[in-house]
Amino acid sequence: MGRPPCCDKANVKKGPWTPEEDAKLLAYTSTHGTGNWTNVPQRAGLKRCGKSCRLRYTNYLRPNLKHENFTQEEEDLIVTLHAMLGSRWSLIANQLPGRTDNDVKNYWNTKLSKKLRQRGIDPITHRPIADLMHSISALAIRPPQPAHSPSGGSSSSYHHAPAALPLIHDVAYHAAGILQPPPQQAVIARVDADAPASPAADHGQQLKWSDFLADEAAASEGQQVLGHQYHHEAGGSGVLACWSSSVGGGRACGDGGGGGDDGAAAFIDAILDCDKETGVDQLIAELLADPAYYAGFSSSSSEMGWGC
DNA sequence: AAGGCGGTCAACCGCCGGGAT
DNA sequence: CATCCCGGCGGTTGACCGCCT
Repeated sequence: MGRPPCCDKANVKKGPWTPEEDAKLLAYTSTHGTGNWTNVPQRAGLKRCGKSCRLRYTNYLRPNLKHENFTQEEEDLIVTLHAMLGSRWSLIANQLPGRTDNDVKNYWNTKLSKKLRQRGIDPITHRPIADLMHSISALAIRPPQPAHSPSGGSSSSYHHAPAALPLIHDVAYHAAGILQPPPQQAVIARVDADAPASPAADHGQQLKWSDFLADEAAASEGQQVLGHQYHHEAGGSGVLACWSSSVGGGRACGDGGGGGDDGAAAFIDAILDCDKETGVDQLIAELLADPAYYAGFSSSSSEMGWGC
């Protein structure tokens, strides 16, 4: 027995919203706020599903939304965050004031992913397509590797890519002279709710997204839990100092959202602050703009001692 | 001028997590 | 503890628009 529908679909209007409907919804939300969306259509006099009202409000009618084109800075930030977070559009949108997850998702799907492909980089893995093809062909002639899953399965939609194919972020951090090269590399590359978020995964001590959320309160008290974890794994570096100051310093989180969003925002803020303080954000921008990164990646990565 | 085509974006769908009961 | 229900999320769809032939 499935979940009952949230509204009577037979009596619910679908499709584009009319100005009259917008006006009704705005009038209602401005006086009553946005509490129970299920009741909003009825109370606002709309023949819409509550879900549709919520979507219309959050994506279009909500105050302080930006409707103009994305700036270069926003574009760079989306690419950087996507490289770290994958398609967690709501988290990415949280870092872009006035933008919705739908905005970011559409912009990525229609513009940014194509732009990356044109530059020869795979928009999913953020790795040069040439190297991916190389990896695929290598896999084709090798017996399958045993699954590397220390914690026994994960719902992650991301994959731990071969160490020889560093993410943009990896390259930038390494180029900044912050980190040691693999296999002991300690980079902030990609996080997931379940999957290990750091190379610490290979050493039995895993940093998880949920850990960050759980540790947030402790971190704000100056315990610098995350900093300790990273310090433990990487033996101290600029990154760690940055993590300690950003995370452990109890800085303000995001734009005032509540609950888990604070943890998410703090997590991303910490990464971005770290990037800024270390100049990695600039390096990422330069890498993205540099054709040599895409064309000659193999040689440059081998120069860095990562080998392929 | 008109039809085809691709790009854009608003909106929908289904799933999931978590709070309430 | 189990179930219900709501809000949120990401993937996908389809209408609309402008450009090209």
